[in-house]
Amino acid sequence: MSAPALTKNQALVFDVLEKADGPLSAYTILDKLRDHGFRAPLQVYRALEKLLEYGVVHRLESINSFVACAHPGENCHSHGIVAFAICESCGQVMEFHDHEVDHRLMDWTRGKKFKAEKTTIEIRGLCEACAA
Amino acid sequence: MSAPALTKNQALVFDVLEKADGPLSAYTILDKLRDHGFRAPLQVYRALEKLLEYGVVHRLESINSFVACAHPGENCHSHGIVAFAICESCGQVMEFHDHEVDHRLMDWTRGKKFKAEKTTIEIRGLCEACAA
DNA sequence: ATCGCACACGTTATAGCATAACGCAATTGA
DNA sequence: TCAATTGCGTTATGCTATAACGTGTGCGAT
Repeated sequence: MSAPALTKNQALVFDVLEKADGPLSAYTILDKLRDHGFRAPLQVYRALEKLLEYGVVHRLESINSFVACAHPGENCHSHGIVAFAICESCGQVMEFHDHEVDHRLMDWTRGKKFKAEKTTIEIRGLCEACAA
Repeated sequence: MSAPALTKNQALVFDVLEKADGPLSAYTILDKLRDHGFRAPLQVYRALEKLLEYGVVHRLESINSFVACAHPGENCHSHGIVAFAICESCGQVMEFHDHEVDHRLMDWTRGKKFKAEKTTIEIRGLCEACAA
């Protein structure tokens, strides 16, 4: 599932996300790409779908937004569960991984015979700078 | 922040959620309450806002739905972070708490001086029955 | 008492997020 | 060559959530 060469649209969307300093909504991405010929939401969503699949972009469920993976080049899917801390003031997102958390959640799912497909961990709050 | 007496609308919304055997979207709740005089989404969202505040209802960010707390009577806010396992086939939701996970996440936020306000943990997949 | 305030409520309108369904073009591999 | 796959563009639609305005009710302070 490592990323193949990106198509034009996928590259444009990824580029916008990578250059942004925070998560963007699909419609914000659309607006930023109108000059490049984007006209409809589906063009964005279709590109995002692939980028998510390739593991180079993450979706932040709690704010309906998307962010480029913090580990360019690596395959993020191999790092275990991805967790995010999202500053509700400045919008900055920190991405991290904690294997102990992974283990605890996996222990729970094993105990319940629950087949986990996709796990979301998102901490919303204030980053150090904004909490001051 | 324990729950005061619920207003009429809040009680109606809570009742629908409690009797449901899975999470419901705000609009599904609205449809179930049309016979009781509900006409507009805001009536549902305003009630939900209070019920979330009182800790008797949870919001599932990854599926834009709401579910009654699994601990009737208790104040769920005092149990630490709430985690959910959501079956994508039958819709059933299991709610659980893991203090070790809480600790690990709190350690991380402390290290980053991040002031956590609200943490989401949602595992989507297949429950034992549906995975068979 | 009545004024001001807080709160719940009702309504209309609108904003924001996401996908269905159709058709076309390019690529690939049997 | 033909069928299957994939990406793309467009239109339309559906789902989720909130803004803005006004009404009524209860309640404490003056």
